[in-house]
Amino acid sequence: MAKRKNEEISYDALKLDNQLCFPLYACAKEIVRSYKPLLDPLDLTYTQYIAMMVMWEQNSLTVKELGDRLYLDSGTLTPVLKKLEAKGYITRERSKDDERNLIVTLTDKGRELKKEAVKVPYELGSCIKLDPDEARVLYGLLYKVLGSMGNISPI
Amino acid sequence: MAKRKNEEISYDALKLDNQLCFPLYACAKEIVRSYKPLLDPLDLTYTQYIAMMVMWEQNSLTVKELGDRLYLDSGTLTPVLKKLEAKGYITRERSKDDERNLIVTLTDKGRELKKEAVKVPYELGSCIKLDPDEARVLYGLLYKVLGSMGNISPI
DNA sequence: TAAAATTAAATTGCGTACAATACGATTTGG
DNA sequence: CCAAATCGTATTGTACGCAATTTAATTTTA
Repeated sequence: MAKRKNEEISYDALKLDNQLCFPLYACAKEIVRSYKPLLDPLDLTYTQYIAMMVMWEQNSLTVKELGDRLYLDSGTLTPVLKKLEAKGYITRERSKDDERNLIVTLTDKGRELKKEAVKVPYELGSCIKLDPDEARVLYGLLYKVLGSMGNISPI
Repeated sequence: MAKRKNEEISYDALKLDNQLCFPLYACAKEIVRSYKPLLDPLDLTYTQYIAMMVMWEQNSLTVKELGDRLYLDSGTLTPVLKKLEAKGYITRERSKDDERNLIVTLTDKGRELKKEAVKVPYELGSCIKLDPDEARVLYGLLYKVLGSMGNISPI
């Protein structure tokens, strides 16, 4: 409660330890980093992995839909998807209905990969030292932040 | 409680919505993105900004120490610090004690920048729709995850 | 104390991220 | 029905982030 110099007080918000954003940023990097040894055997990067996760759920969708799901734009996804296509996990073809849409579809080889990948979440789970309750709270707060940001398009 | 096909059960962990890592990854990106309009007037990127935050606190330290603080290695920091040096906010010089160490030091111009930057945390605060309690809980959980990962050197 | 091991930065190369731009396809307003 | 606006994707340019390698300096060890 002791009042400190005005100078000090106004600058406290600029301390790294008082920022919520920094641990978020650092945490995300550490997580992606800890995925690497688990994904290397599958020859997937983290971005390719989350793209494949959506493909395993959806089987087929447009680049736009995939981008909305992953919070990524075409500038990021185009090279990622071209690599996944080169590996034979997906196909890329224009929609016949609307040629602006590029439809990404899972191949049989891509579906096969799912059997290898199913180990990954369990292996990573042991890297994060949170009990189930804490994980649930963290999950909820992250989605609350995500929901309140970005998509600011009411109408 | 109803038991589903074995196939379905074993693959649930591969769904994006069941992952803790994904909202963390997406959230960090969205936060960095929302910093951009606030940092553009200062001509700083997010990485340059968090580096300057450490400089404002420490005034002078080695690249190694800065990297430990920010969870970044020299491959990332070297070009960032060269840009900050080019802008005149810091100096870079080898330590006389141990020439392997590069010492980064805040300049007067760098110290001046702090006065402009102090607005940033407050402006961003209004972008994140969490009440103080939620923010505290999130902060605590993120640091718990950060602490449990990486630095695995108990010896 | 000289060789070996370790350390700190810098460099290189690859893979994202994202803003800005370009462009063809489609929709819409007059 | 056609020009203008919009839309979806690709491309370009800038900036990370990190593994791997290199270089120079210091410490350890035989």
